[in-house]
Amino acid sequence: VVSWTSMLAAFGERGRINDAKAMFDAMPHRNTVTWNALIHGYAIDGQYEQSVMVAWRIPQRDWRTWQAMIQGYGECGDICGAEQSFACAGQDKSLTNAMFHAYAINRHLEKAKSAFDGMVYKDVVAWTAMVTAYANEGLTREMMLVFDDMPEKNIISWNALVAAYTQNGELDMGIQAFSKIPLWSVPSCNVILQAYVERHQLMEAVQMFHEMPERDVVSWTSLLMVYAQYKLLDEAKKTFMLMPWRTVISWTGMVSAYAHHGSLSEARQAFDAMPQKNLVSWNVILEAYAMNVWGCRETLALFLAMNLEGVLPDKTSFLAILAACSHLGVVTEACGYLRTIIEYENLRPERVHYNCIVDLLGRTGQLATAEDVITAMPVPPD
RNA sequence: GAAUGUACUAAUAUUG
Repeated sequence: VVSWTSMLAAFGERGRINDAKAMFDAMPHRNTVTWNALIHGYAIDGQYEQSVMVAWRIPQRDWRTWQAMIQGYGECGDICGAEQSFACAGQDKSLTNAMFHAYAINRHLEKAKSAFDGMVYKDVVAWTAMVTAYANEGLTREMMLVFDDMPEKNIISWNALVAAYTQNGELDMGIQAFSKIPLWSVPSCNVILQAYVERHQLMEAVQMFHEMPERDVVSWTSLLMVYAQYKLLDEAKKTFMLMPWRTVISWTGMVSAYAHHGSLSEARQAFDAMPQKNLVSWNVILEAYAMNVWGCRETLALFLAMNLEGVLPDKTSFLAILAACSHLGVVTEACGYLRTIIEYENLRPERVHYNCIVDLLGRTGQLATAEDVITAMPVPPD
């Protein structure tokens, strides 16, 4: 069991969830560690719904199981589910960080704050998460106070501080904090590199990339993306080929670069060559085909393929689908897809989706129906 | 004595 589980975990960590699942199915015996490795694999791949669903089928759950479930619910935006899991686990102290993080990523800052304050012992993980939580809300002032109050700081806390500044438009403060770091890790440099990428500062980004002591797959992907921004497709391609190894994110970035600045066929070729695909990869290719009228039927076909692969669509997928229908001028199909959204537990049509429908109706000359939709839709129009 | 976990950095869409 141990060796099988090790293999399974190794696949899961590398995002090869299908291989991990195959291992799981082939195993003669499984224990809780095996199950935990599987649900963690789903989480790595971003399949949090699946992770949680499988978790409920585990015969014997331990605190790592509950932690994964709280995280899974948190990532799905299901705070009630997270709280429920937390309660089922008896509100174990080792789970307060997970619960706190679930609040934080769902922007329930008040609840996050009180969970944080309620912790009897706050470790460096909790402190760092609090820094990030404030930063994500743009509360730089509070973020600084928390950072100063931290009893002990490690490299990740420092990186969080630098990222907090750069992501709030304070590059100078970020660089200042960066220079105070005693010993840089690769992610420390990646934060600065990415800050340049987001600011469209090609020269600085490239320089940072070459000057940093070491580079990892994140650094390489950032470099790829800055070339893509500048429509330097050859440079992007070269970067992609020079990368020592690639993740599903690097691949998706390359597909996206082809889709935006190259050709649809190159994008498709790269997509088909991907060793693994996740939800974002599928969304990229759906959108790529939806950009032009002649690709829209392929968007719908790919959506079917995606379902057959067992990848659950999200609201972005459906936006691509409805945009495709809109370009094609097919009202009936669009309404069908709108109904499909409702069939998914975790999704409901949003204003952007209705906007597509209204756009479509308007374009096909059904103005009266369009007005009916606007008055009848469950979300207020803009 | 071996396998699973929480905080920082990289990929997708919505003023048509």
